[in-house]
Amino acid sequence: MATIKEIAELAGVSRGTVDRVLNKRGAVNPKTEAKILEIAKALDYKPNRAGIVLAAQKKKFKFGVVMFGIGNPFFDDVIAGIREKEEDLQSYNCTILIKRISAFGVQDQIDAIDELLAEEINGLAISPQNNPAIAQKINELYDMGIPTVTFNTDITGSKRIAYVGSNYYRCGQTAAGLIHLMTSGEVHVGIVSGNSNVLCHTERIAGFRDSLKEYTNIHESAFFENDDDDFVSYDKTAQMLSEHPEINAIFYAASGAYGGCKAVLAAGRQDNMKIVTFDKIEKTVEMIKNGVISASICQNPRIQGSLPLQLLFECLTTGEPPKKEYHYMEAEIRIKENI
Amino acid sequence: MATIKEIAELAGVSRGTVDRVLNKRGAVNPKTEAKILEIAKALDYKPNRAGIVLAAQKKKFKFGVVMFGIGNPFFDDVIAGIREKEEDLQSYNCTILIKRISAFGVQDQIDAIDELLAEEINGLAISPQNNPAIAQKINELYDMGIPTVTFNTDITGSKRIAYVGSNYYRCGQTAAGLIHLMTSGEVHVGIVSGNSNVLCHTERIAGFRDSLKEYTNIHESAFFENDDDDFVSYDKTAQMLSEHPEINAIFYAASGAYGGCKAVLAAGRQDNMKIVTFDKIEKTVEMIKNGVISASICQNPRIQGSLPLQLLFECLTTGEPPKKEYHYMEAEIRIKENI
DNA sequence: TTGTAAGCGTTATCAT
DNA sequence: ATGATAACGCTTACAA
Repeated sequence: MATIKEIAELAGVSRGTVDRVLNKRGAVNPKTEAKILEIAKALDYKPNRAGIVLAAQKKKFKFGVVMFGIGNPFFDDVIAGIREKEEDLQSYNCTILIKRISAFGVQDQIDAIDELLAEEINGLAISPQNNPAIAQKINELYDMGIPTVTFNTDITGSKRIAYVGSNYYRCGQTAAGLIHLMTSGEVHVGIVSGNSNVLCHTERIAGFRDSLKEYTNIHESAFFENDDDDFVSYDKTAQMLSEHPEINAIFYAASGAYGGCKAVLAAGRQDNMKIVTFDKIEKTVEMIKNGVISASICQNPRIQGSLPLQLLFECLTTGEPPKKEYHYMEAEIRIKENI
Repeated sequence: MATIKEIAELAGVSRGTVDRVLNKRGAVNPKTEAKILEIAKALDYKPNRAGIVLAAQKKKFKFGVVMFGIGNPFFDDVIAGIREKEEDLQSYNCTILIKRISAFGVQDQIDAIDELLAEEINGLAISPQNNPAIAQKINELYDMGIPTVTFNTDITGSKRIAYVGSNYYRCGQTAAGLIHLMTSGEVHVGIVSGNSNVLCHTERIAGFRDSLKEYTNIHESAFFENDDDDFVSYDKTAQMLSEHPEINAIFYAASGAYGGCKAVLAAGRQDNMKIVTFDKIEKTVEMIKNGVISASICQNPRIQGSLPLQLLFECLTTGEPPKKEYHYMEAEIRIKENI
């Protein structure tokens, strides 16, 4: 494997000049530049990652993380992924600061970013509100040379360098496919969303509904929103079940599946009911193990926590943005036996 | 983050002495040793990975890979994972040599290992026959300081430092769970194996049968071996279907699912049949898309290719064996919508 | 038993 | 426009 030193010797110049050419810093005589590029190509030069990283860590990178979802156990697993990567990046002299905010307000997120900025972060990982003010903030950071990676949910119209998270539409389709496979004859499904303003819920439902078109025996009987709350979910599920005795499948596109399951059990409808949910939280595992929930579609929360930091690290050390913009998690189907 | 240099300064000794203590090379005065260890602990010293790797790559590591399965498309994806990691490790001055052998003979594997040894490899990744002669060979390498990682199938009684691959038993259980979810009433299932001597087939079937005990409505109607051959699989599936009109589910624990599906189609039995298979090969994808196969359980072939090399690299650079011995792939359930 | 110094490949500063 | 040199953190051969 060729090194800068070797190229320099072959070209009869110094390492500095080769570096200038290869990394486009400073001006170089066009003739020597051409010569160097030619040699580099001939030797199939690829920068040595260990060397780059070692040289880069004089800078002691500091990364900021902004996420909502205090009280949402899904995000605890995301945090676990962040901690894991934090441990890893420690040995490269990196530090990580986490701002976890409870409120869903846009201003709270902007304040959190500003606090991180005051700490002089070099990169940002954020699970953003899809809001123009936040997009603008991300663009400001970008212009300051601070890259941003979004995770879990994306934001439109910003210069974030990558997104790490679910393909919600495809997950919705997968849920429809599962209900198709698990049923026969006429199927009447109830769809439960959290909130119509939350993009990931609406995307899941869009995918679900689009896939249902292929399965003409499956009909949508009812739809409601539960505000991601188990108690609301219980009440509204109970109401739905009594109003719709024909329902034999439920699709929970948001949180609150546990409350819903309790209502199904209370109504004694569990034996003729196929329930599909999302994510692997404690209560969901319980309901899968006892057979009330048939399957849950998971989205790898740990990687959603760790990969954004890895991408930021690579971007800052190499100076290159990630090759892939969208890093989608697999739609992982979990049932009792592989949960 | 503390460095060896800092510790040396604080302890009033040279970097060499600190290195000797921290990496247990050479003798050191017990008093200074204690002092150094104390300081290292107080500063929570963790070696800098970039530094280690950079220093290690004077050695230009060479890794050997031995695998069977020429003509088995599953292993093409494993190769893809190997190539991916090869590209990655190139920038650390590593080389990779692949020996892919068609025969299943033990001697062929030993010959392949010897050829790699002649090339002076520093580490071995192998998908081994579970045979004492090969275990002994692996132990010989171990004693020469050459670590081995097994992948796809494991071997008993050897000093291989890690295994990367499926938990076949659990995958079999998952298949049983799927058939349970996709059916109702009385279920009569046919089980198809490849060869009774292949551990991964028998393990899958053991997991499947054990899980069936929980589902008393599911009964095993028939069992046969197809030698992993699509034509044998076609004929024997056809025979099974005609002898067992009650069969409404088939579990293919080995290759040959495509031939079997063709027989199901030829018999016109596809509408009342749930078929579960393994792996994602082209023919399987075709049969999932047209609805003949309901689900296939996949085992992440790319990671089975890349992770063993990564583990060898880390082991050789740090001098430490992997923290985890068993690296199990998830049992990934694939259906039409998430294939 | 301990210290010194060179080297891994890259980057950055300073001098020419 | 180009070269020389030090630095990142670790390993190792050699010297004391």
